[in-house]
Amino acid sequence: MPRTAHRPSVRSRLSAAAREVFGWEELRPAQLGAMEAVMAGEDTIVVMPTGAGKSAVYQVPGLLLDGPVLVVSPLIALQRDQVSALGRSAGARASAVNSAQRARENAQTWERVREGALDFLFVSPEQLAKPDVLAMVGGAEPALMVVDEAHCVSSWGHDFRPDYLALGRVRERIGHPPLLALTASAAPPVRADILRHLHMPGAREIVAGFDRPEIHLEVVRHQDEEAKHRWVVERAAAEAKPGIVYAGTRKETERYAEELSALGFSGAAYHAGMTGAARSAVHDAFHAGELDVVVATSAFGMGIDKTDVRFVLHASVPGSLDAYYQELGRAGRDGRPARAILGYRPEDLGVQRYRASGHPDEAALAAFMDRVRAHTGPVPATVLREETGLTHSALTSLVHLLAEAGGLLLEEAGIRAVPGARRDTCAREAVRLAEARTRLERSRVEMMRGYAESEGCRRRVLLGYFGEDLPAGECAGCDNCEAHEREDETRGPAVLAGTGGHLAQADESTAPADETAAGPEFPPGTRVSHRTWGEGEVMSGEADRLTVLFAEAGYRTLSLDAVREQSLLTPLVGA
DNA sequence: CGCGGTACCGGTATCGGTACCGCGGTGCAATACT
Repeated sequence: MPRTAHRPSVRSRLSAAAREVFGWEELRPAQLGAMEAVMAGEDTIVVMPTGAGKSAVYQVPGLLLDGPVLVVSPLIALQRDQVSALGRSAGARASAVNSAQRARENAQTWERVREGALDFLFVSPEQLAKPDVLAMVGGAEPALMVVDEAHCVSSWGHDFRPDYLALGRVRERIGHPPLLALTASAAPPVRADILRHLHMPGAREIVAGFDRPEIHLEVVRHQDEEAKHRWVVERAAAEAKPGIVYAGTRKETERYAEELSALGFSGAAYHAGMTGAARSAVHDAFHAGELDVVVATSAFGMGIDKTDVRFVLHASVPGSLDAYYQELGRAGRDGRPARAILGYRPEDLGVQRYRASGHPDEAALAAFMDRVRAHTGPVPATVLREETGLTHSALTSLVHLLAEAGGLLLEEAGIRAVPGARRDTCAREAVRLAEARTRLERSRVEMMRGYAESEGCRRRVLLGYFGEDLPAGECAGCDNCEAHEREDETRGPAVLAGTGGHLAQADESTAPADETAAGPEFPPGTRVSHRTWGEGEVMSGEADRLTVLFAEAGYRTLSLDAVREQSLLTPLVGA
């Protein structure tokens, strides 16, 4: 029984648990603030860069809360890491349930759940789609539900792992515990998407700074594919090791890995087409410091906990700055200098645009409704896949759109048409949803292009995308700022001679024009309204242009002259 | 959208150009086999 004579504050109880159980002497303000919100039962989304101690935000409260913490985790490997990390600290009892474990092991975990002998339970969203799992979790009356790597809701839920979109409903069915969403990279529209699908409107948002000053940013533009290919190999060979090369396709990862190996480096390819054993071998060797370079698709990433990665080199552009930031963030976690280098060909945006617009048309949606109706009961997705020949993600996307449009129901036994739903109305509504999504995704590709083609400070563009304003002259290192500095050195005033390290400060008056923020009337964060694009928020500005994120139209870049001359934007007050 | 691979063609070499087609990324869980 707790003694009530002296009741310490939540804050000091958190600090004590952090110290006594995990050995953490000090919690950062953002961590502590997030933990207090969690303890107060508030729905919270925490966006903190890699290495800032996100997991602690649920681990510490988990020890103090009255009931187990349910942690939804996207990868089994990640679950394993978290369980064993918690296992190393005495007072924390953690376990996972998944398909990689023996049935007996899972049964034992459920037994512990029933006995109330577990503080942390790790599962995938797919587990929570099963009624028996849901019942057992609900019976345990979790004190907190955590969605780790919450950007997966937005990036995977729509067309790859639809069970991510059901997590909001899951929460309601397990006794509506407070919800905590954690991620390292989520721009405002991604955060909005996460909050919408997790049914947590008005959640507390705790966003720590995105800047990773230890990572130098650089883009190298190429004309033709072959020249870019040679450059990638040479550059990867020349950089300090270890490093990661991200390629656009599986085939490319293997080519690059072979070529690097031929040059005498220890390199390995990594992609989802490899066997589990081969993937683990690469993963382990990289962590053990036995590999100079891993050449990977986007499959390589989450769960990589290697601190001394010195470079992340992209052989082709990712589809968004969210993805890019996520991937480059794997460099320099030890805080020592590292490099993020992007090999850019405008043509490479093609495949990303293709992926961004891979949404079905009205005829396809209507035909799909008919196909589902042709079955009397619920149809398993596998059957529909055979009948239509669609890929997994095309089918998932179709089903999800029609479900959201009110035409289909997702049941455990399969997919069923909503009785009485009008096929054409649903198809039209689904098209509207699909088009909105395509617009947003395409605008994200355009922002990626904006970063690659920017002549201003890259850090400013990157941080601006996430809604953070980097004051002029505070870039910790990017190719464009260095190029401007060099220009200034050659033509700059002689006064600068001898100022040594104070160059940046002395240089303020001659700073490149596009380093200064856009007109004072539209600082980042300003809510604005546009005649055709509706309401939006200013994300960042350069000297001559302004980037605005519109709720409906996605990211748009506007010429500041046009904005001023034609009064394109009206500031909204009180927002 | 852009690429790489393949088929085909012209007109006669085992090739060079062109046109067209298919493909491209993420993981869970459960099932069917050794």
